[in-house]
Amino acid sequence: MTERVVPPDARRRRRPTKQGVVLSEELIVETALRLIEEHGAEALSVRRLGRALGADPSSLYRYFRRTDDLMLAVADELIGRTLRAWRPTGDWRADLRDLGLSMHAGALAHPRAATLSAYRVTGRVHEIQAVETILGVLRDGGFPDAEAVRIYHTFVDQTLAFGALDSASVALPDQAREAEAEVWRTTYGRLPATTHPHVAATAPHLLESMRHSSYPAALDLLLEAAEARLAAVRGRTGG
Amino acid sequence: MTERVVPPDARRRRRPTKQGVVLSEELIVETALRLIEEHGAEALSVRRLGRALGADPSSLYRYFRRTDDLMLAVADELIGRTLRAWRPTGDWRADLRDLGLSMHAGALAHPRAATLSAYRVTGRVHEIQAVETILGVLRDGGFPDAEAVRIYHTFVDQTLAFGALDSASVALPDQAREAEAEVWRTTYGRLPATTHPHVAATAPHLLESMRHSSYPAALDLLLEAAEARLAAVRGRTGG
DNA sequence: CTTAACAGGTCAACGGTGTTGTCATAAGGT
DNA sequence: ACCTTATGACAACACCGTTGACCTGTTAAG
Repeated sequence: MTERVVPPDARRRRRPTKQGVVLSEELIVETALRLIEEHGAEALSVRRLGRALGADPSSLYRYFRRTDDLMLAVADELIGRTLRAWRPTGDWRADLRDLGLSMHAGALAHPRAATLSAYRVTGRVHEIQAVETILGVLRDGGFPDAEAVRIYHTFVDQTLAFGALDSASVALPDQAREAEAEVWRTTYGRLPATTHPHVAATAPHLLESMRHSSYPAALDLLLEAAEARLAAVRGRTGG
Repeated sequence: MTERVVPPDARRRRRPTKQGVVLSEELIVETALRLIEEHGAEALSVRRLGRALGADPSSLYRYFRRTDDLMLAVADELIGRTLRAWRPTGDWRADLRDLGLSMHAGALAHPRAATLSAYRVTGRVHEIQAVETILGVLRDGGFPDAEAVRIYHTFVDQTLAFGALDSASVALPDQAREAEAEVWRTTYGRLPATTHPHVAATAPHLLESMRHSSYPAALDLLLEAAEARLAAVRGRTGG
């Protein structure tokens, strides 16, 4: 039986498509990202990707067994790009804040990939590099191993979770997204104080707050609490 | 022009389908939830839902203009179910912790449905009730309006985001979930200290931590930081 | 009661989607 | 120069959401 997908190293024959394009895992991932960036997340389908590449859709299955695997590869490439653009300063709190915001922004830019990759472990090179980097920031910042791992875990999961959540909103059809804004304005903005006193009292704040992602706030709360714990640990060990 | 969707109150003629079922908004939502719980979120499509109901798929468009509207109705029903099981005590921190953990547990109990509802604003009764309730807990706890809204927003989003994230893991096919565990054990558990010193140094903690959800930790960090801010506010106003 | 209006169920079709079995051919090792 | 076979192409399958046209039972008015 011929294996459908051959690992990249084992690929020898580089047969061009009818339109003269030489396919590769890299080219496919790059083109997928370009498609997403140019025409939105919903523009990415196997068939469109094939068309954009100048290849039959079914050819892609020689490189990725399922669409899922393609998305994981896209996700890992995203992690890589985010990491490459990041410039650590040596201040753990500032560095983590910067990295978190970058990852979140990256997720929003590629909603479908973010949604898929949030709950998957790719085990690919860039992901591994990210784990090593973040753990390094925390341990170099003075966190003991157990605490460093705990903060790492919540930091990463929170970033991925918010990334996926906010991505999902972004990926909504325009019509639905406008409907949501309308709901906040008309429904929540007009609840009477008699039946819903708390919403009525805070309505202006509420409408303003709901226009943005709460990820930055969540990130700051996390970093604040982490710093408090670091101070506690240092106090105990007499640092 | 005949309106495609008639509001529930205006419905008079209850004509049964060919297979003898009398449709209604309620029946459709209930059946959708049943389908999701039994066969997963991806099993919910207009056509399958029609089949499960014993009706032509196009009939559903007499009740919901788009699939989206149906999803919102499903989401609100879920919020209602979760909220009904919660018992507040009057201590804001304990109550929020309890509510957060309940919502998270509820999400895990209905993984496929949770994934659907996490990122939508329904503007329906149960959701409104939830907003009012949580804001009440915070304001009664002493938070000024702006701060209450900020904490509310991060609390809700964090809970929904982690609920969706952890649900997605739970909903993975067994094969895929085992593969992920394998990646942690073999790939991350065996990285050499020469190339990945931080991962190698913390590997035991890492493998242990990754077995559980980080939501409780994230929630505690959030509540801790919130309490610190409340104390700061009270100090300023001389409470 | 009869009857006419029309809400609401049905049918068929459109243009999309992911995926797979089969075939053909050019690349590359021998 | 030949043979193997990797890899691209094709066609088909089973889905999907949505819509316009049609049909029919229910119901309210006369």
